[in-house]
Amino acid sequence: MPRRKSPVDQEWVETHQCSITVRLDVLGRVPFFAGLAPAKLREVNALFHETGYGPGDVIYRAGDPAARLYVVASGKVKLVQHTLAGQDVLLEVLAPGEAFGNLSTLGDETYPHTAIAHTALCLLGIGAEEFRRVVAAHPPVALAAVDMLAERLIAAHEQVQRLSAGSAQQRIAYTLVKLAQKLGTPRDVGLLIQLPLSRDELAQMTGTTTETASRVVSQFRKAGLIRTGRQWIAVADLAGLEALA
Amino acid sequence: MPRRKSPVDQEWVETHQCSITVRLDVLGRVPFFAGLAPAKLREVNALFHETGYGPGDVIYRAGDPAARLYVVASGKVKLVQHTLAGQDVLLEVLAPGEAFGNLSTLGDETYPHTAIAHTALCLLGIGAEEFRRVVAAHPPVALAAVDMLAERLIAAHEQVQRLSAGSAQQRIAYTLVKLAQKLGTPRDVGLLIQLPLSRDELAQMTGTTTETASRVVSQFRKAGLIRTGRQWIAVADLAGLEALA
DNA sequence: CGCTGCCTTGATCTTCTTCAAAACGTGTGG
DNA sequence: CCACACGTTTTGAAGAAGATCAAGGCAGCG
Repeated sequence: MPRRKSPVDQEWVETHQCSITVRLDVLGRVPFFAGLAPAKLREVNALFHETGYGPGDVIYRAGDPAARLYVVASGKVKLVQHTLAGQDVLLEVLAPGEAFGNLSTLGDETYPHTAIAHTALCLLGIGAEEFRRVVAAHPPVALAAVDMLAERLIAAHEQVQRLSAGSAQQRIAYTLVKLAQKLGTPRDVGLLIQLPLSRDELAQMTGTTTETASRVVSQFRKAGLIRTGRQWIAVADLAGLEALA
Repeated sequence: MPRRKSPVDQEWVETHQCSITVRLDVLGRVPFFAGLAPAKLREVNALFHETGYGPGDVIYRAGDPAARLYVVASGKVKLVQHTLAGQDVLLEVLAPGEAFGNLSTLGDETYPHTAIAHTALCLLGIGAEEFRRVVAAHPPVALAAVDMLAERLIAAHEQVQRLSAGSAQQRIAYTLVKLAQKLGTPRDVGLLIQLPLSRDELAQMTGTTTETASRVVSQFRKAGLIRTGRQWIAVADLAGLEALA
């Protein structure tokens, strides 16, 4: 029996397969299809195919032809952009119900970033062409897609602002707050961020180096704002962190 | 008669009003409505109202209720985000045919950024509610909106990557290349960026200070990559700049 | 028990910001 | 047409924030 110390839950330890009931449940929760009648939903569901991935698996690479749209059924996905200098920038972490891949309805494009399974994972995929037909046939789906993209654009602009104008400390505090709000679950140690999160990845999210991330995290820990361990962080004082960000 | 030295064209010097012919012409060129039949286009056109602005005028402020969607008919708009520390971050510069404001189809939200007339300007506006109806009635419009947002999101992610991983020099070179490609017109001095562009604004676009922007611009000028003056920059060696970015 | 990554901490160095002041270009009013 | 006044641009020097280089410590896992 493997001894696990990390408080972060391990998702889908044994199986990466999604049962059919999970599929309908997930699709129903996706903002895209929330407004659809059950019959329509079952129809749309038939167009999706499911795929399992292990932690670290590459779903697609930047530059690959953008053939599909994906919806996260379970697990977490990270979208990464590689620089010529070899360092990685972590753009987004996606939780179940969120979509990524080719949302554009035009053809012949390539993915602008790389998608990697952050945890064990189950994805629902649909071809870009089929998705285009779904959107054309169901106007509410298009509206939902617009809303989702508009929200992501606002978040990206927020990130641009933080990177332009904030200190490393502020960016890390802000990122931890956002992660805790999105993925946090209450534990005795505080709001535990349900994600294997190394100092290196935190650095990639905030535009700094591993060393700086480590220093700032240590500082926050000493100030009692967070609890930390190997690959995990829990937020003990959310208001305190927000004040710094 | 005021003598003008800047090589940048002055748009709409006298009138900020758009004639009705210009309106149809502009709406027809907007990706949103490009696929619409002329009759439908005239119908949609009737829902828009036009407004003129002078340079520096505020179109809306961050936090205002997000009531409208705007399309640039003539002139340039800049989207700005203010920080608590008082500095501004310039998120995007929009040219004729581009849309901004509330693209979301949900109600009761607020603008996440401030929109300012960068030059004299003519805008076409439509209420969020009316726009929602247009989108619901014309699926191609929704598809176009998705495409536009997807493209802007990719650009924003690119910006995040540059801010996270690049030097000030690289970011400024990249920004100048992008501006030249988007707004450049061939002149004897090279590709002139059709935009009153101060060092300060360039700094706000690239996440640095006025002084650093000035130093880098001077360096590029001495290297023969660009020509500069007060409030304007022309790119003389696009390939050279791209190599730096 | 020891190996492999991850995390931490220190010292040094580079980049960029900050503060300050001078030079310049542009449009204005004489 | 010229000189003045304003905002922009430039340049210098000092300082801070963070990157880089280097080494040691610790936890998890076989």
